[in-house]
Amino acid sequence: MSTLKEVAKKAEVSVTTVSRVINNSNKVSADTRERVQRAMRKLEYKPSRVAQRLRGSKGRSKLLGLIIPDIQNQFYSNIVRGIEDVAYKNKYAVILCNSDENPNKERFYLDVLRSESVDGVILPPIHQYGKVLDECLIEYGIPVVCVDRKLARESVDAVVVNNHKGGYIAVSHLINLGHEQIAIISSSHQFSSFDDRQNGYEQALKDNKLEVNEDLIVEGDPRSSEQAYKLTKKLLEVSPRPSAIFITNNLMTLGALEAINEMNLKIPEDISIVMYDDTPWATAITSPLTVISQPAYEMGRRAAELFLQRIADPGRAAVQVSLEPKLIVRKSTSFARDKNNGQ
Amino acid sequence: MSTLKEVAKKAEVSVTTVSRVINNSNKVSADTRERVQRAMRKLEYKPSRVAQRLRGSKGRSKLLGLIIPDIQNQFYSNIVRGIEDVAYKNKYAVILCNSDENPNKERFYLDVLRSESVDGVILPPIHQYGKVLDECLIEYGIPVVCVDRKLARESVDAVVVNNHKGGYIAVSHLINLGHEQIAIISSSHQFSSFDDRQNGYEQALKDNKLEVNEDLIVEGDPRSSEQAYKLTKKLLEVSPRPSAIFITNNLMTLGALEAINEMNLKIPEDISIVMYDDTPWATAITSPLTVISQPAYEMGRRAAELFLQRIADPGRAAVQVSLEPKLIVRKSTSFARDKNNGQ
DNA sequence: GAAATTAGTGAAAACGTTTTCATTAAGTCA
DNA sequence: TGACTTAATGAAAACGTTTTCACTAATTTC
Repeated sequence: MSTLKEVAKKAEVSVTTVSRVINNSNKVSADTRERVQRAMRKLEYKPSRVAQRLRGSKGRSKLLGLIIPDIQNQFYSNIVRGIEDVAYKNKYAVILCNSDENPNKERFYLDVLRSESVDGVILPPIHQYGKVLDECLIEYGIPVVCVDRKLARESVDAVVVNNHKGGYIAVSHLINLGHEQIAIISSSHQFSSFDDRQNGYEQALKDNKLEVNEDLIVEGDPRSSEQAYKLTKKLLEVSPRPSAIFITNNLMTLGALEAINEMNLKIPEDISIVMYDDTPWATAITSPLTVISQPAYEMGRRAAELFLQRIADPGRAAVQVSLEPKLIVRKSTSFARDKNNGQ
Repeated sequence: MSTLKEVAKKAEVSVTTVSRVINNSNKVSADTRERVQRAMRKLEYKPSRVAQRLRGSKGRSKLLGLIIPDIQNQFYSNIVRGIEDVAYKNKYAVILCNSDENPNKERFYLDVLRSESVDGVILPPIHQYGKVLDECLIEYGIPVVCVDRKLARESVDAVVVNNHKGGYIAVSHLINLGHEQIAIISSSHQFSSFDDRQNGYEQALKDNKLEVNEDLIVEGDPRSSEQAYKLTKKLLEVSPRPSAIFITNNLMTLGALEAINEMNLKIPEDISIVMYDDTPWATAITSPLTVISQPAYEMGRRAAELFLQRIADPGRAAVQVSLEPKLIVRKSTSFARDKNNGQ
């Protein structure tokens, strides 16, 4: 692996000059530049990004840290892809980490990323009130962009979808179809996104003078379809049985579908379903799912762009981007049965 | 961010000594070690992985490169997850790159990864005969582990599933059900995996004295469900219409399903389907899919372990691990109609 | 009891860059 | 013409580690 020194020797200039042509500083004459470039080509020289990162100043190491809950979740892999595409266009490499919603893992990776001198970190923060981001990154001047979830304070860049609205339109759709017993499979309030979706759910009920029934609100680990399976079984035993379920992410929906199938309930005849997230398989199942579609790829793209802007202008004010979710009506939701016919 | 120097000062020892306790060299007395560790804790010292990588010797930088065709493909995200879990346990960070099956992108990322001084690279090589891996990595002594696909030569570690067998059992299953007009949606021969699956397909036909009909063999971009959609339409217009299709990956299957739905054909009554890959949604669709299941996560795990072994013993002979695919019969395959009743 | 080994430590070089500072030559100003 | 800027270049320091080498004191070996 050839080095700057070797190139300098071959081109008969100093390493400083070679460095200058690499970073195309203007302070170098046309013909020395030419000579140096020829030498670089001859030696197949590629600068060491490691050395560049060690010596170079903040924000130029072309390395981006990315911590997500689980790459196996289609929703997150879409976000990742959006980020990665922008990164590639700007010659950034991406370090990917899976947090599994585990704060210890998140902490570990935050430390690693700092230690790797990344130019910045994009992540859906696990705790909206936590201070781990400050301790590990912000105090050291490392830019952070939140994606999908945001922090309680607004001093950190974030791009999210309007989760409150997402929950609201999902449930409004069900209410418009005549449903009154609407259950929700939600998740911990520590996640801003689930918190917001659930608030949207409750708001829609209230706005339509429907009672918020605690029995119909369950919370599970968003990464566990098994747990969603159990929670769904529990929900379906509530009397009177809910006529619709709003499930707040795709993974939990898989578990819910399993439970519903197992109990031989028909979608949408016996029970209507709205899933949060659109997925490739949502249209391929028995009753194609009515979903709240989130622009996941777009969200990733925007987050990466926010990051680049932050690098370009570290002083700019934090911005909160909110994208719009969209209701896509398919076949998993239908009019509520007349209550008298209900079992 | 505190440095070695600061720790050394605080602990009143040389930087050398501090370095030694970090890398727990045994050559340091119990009480100086204690003193140094206390200083590190006080200063919240975290070594710079960048500096470590620059100075340190090969294979200790705890950084692993990973190039995959597309993280949005469930199959690959499973592999990635397997790799990442092993990496995490061993305190490795992972740089993730999407090649999009584009050799230029692959090349770019290989250069980046070398430039980042990764300890090694795991990837499904795009070309089984290419020499880009040699030029970018192997010549520089950077370990490579192939996953999912392998190189033509066996001098590089690889972990794959037995794709020939996968194709063979898929088609044998169809033949056993009485199918004779069996189509395949395959992909370019440059990919060892698709090549092998197709060979398995042809072998199964031959072993059962069935003719290999070129009209029933189509090849598409494995990343494009749209293309698979078109190819499927074409296949379904062949006369006599094939009674079964073997689709060699999950993404292409989505396109195929769309085409089949659009033509109002019933699975499995009108056409039987076997998909390569098991996916979370395979069981959730109208007729749960009969699939060839690949141990993707396991494959990732094994690849990462192979990598670690290579780091531990750079001299060991290359190994080729072959995992077994499994036929999972569900509802998308059934007995072929009597030919006389066929259209 | 002298020689050889070992344990414990530190100074300085090295890794491959970028940055700072200095220097020279050439051009500009008035 | 002399003072001043500008363009082009290089020497050396710096980044934060690990590694090599050297040194001292203590221990072991014969």
